[in-house]
Amino acid sequence: MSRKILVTSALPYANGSIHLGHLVEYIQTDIWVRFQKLRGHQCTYVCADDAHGTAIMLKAEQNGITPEAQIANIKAEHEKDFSDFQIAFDNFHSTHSSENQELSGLIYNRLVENGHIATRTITQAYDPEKELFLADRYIKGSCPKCKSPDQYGDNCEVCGATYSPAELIDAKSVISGATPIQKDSEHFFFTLPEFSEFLHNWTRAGHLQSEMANKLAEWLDAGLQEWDISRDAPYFGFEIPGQTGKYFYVWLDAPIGYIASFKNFCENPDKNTQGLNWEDYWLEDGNGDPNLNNGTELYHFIGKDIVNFHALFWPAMLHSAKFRTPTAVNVHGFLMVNGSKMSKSRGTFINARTYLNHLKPDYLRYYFAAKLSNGVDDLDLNLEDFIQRVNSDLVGKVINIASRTARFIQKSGGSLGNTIENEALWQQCVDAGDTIAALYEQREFAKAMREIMNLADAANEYIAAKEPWALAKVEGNEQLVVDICTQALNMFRAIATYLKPVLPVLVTNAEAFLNEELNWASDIEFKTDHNINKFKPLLGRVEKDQVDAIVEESKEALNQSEDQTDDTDANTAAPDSELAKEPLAAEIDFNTFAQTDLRVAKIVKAAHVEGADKLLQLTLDLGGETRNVFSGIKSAYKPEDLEGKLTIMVANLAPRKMKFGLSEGMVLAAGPGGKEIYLLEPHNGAAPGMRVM
RNA sequence: GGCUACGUAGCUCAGCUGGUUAGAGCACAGCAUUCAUAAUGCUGGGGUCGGCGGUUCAAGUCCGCCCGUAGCUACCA
Repeated sequence: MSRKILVTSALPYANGSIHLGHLVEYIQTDIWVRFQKLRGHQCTYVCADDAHGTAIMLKAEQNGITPEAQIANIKAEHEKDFSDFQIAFDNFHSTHSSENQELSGLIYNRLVENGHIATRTITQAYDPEKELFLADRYIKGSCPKCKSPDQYGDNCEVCGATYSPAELIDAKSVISGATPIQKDSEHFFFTLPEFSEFLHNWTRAGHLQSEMANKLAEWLDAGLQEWDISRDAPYFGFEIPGQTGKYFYVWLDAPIGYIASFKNFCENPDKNTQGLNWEDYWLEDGNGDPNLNNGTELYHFIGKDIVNFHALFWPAMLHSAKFRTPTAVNVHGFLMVNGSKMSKSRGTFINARTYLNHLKPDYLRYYFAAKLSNGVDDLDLNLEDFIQRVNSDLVGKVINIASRTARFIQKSGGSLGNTIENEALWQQCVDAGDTIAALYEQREFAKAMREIMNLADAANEYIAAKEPWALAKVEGNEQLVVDICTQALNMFRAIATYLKPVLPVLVTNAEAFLNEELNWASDIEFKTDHNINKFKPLLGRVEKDQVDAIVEESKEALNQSEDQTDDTDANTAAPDSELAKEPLAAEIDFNTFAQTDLRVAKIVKAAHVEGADKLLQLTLDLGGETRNVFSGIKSAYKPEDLEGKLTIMVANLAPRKMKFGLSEGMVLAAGPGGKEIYLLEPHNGAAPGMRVM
């Protein structure tokens, strides 16, 4: 029975390039969609660029173009990247579209009618120069508690204090450098708490992986807050119907972009839509089974960072507006490279285009497939493992089956034989199809790949045992050799069919060789008396040089680009060049600097502090005077490693009373914290008490 | 600090509701083979399943604590 399925991937933000982190999701989704189509289901895959928000407005301004031009450029780039990675969207649209504006208005109006929109005046930081309300992350200043400079508007990364942006000392707008003022504004809120019970049930009704349901239970147990869905002008987005100068927050219209993209597809006369009607998939049919609304299924694939938007706000909105809720929200983990977060400085923050400059998409598609489960664990792209795995599985095992038998068929005229040499072995291949299909359906791609590789192993074992090359040397064995190779090539056909969702390019080449289109709508049939074409290598091996080149190019790209943090981006590791994380402070003159008295100090004693998690107590010798300093470096240093060493301290810092005593100065160290704290140490010859200038 | 996960052979990972000597692939070693893109087949070495306690006839598998990693989130559970 043919199913009617609509599938989405998270919308990439129209502010930066697609990278390998994004691709985990698009490849995962694409494989699932291709699988459904191959099995004969009516499956539609839509996506769009997420085009709204302050970040895009600012980016456009920075590039000296309109936001519309900005998002058009990025959309073209995204579409090319996806297409080259064989991500086969049926439609790729934009949230900045007429359909989306119309649908956002429709849904919003229904929320209003149902009494689910509240208005409230809030006070917010405002950039008077730029005439712009400032989100917390666009404000920086010194922490009101510990005085650490360059802290964002919501909390201090140094001491962990939380505060409102108004409390920051010497706050500055990150955008203009102006001092923010406080300004009132009326905002619109979605009354999420009214959906607590609905969401409590919904998150436990099988629409989510259990880990995610647990995660969301935190929000639910904490008590949901009303969700601020409006932003003041200037903002790049949709103006709220009936209001002036009020815009929908980007996350309000972003998921509606799923509907908009699908509607745009259904109503496009140039596309083969097979009579699809967007309302069947989205409007509640009133039959009480939201999983099978009008006989249609709806799946969202997303990263774990945006699960609250998709599994709390989104179903609540849909529910209120009398739209259907998703059949399932499928959540995946983040991409790690070589065991760590993607890093620009290590060259492991790899853009899609950089990869494509050196390698074909099939390798990465296979590697991701070989590691993806239906869980939310992070996925590690180990570059060594990548090379070995792909070469061994695809070239060594799978393609090798065809490569080592095709020639014998060619020699005997190019046609497959007409008998099944080993019925039991063939049946094993056919039966495995059901198992593999079930695994694809459950998104257990890694397990599916293992099953498929088991078949490839069986085929190679079979060939090795039969030794057709030896038989071929003896008169009278011609038919047997053809039968053996026919068996092997049929196994290759089955394997290629099972791999078709993962490896579109490779399997297209294999189809050309096999002279047929591989189909998996039902059990695979044994092919006999069929002409095949001359075998040509279907896929080259991955060379280490190519992978090295990708890493090198990614390092170079670091120097040219400086991406801003995304607003709604699905699956990223943060950009992490040191300067990006910690931009340079405002310029100061010499006198200002000279007020800071830095001295060489000898650590005569270092000790743990009873009851403190992060602090070490240091006794510093300044060449005559000793100081007691508490320093938050316990996570990185052992006391015994410090004693006797020289370091640099701020000697004229006002003493500070701490929970454990008085701290008379501070030692200088670099790094983000945790294990990564690096204490400064002068070169040999420096003596305690010397001034540092 | 809290929460949610995770920590199994050199690497990447399986191990469902606890049950005989803990598995796979890659890597490594030896042998075989030469049809094949230095591919394939056979054999083998290698793990006190993060640590410490506990429950049980029996624990990688359940419970507690600790250590480490990731993400989320905060003086509020």
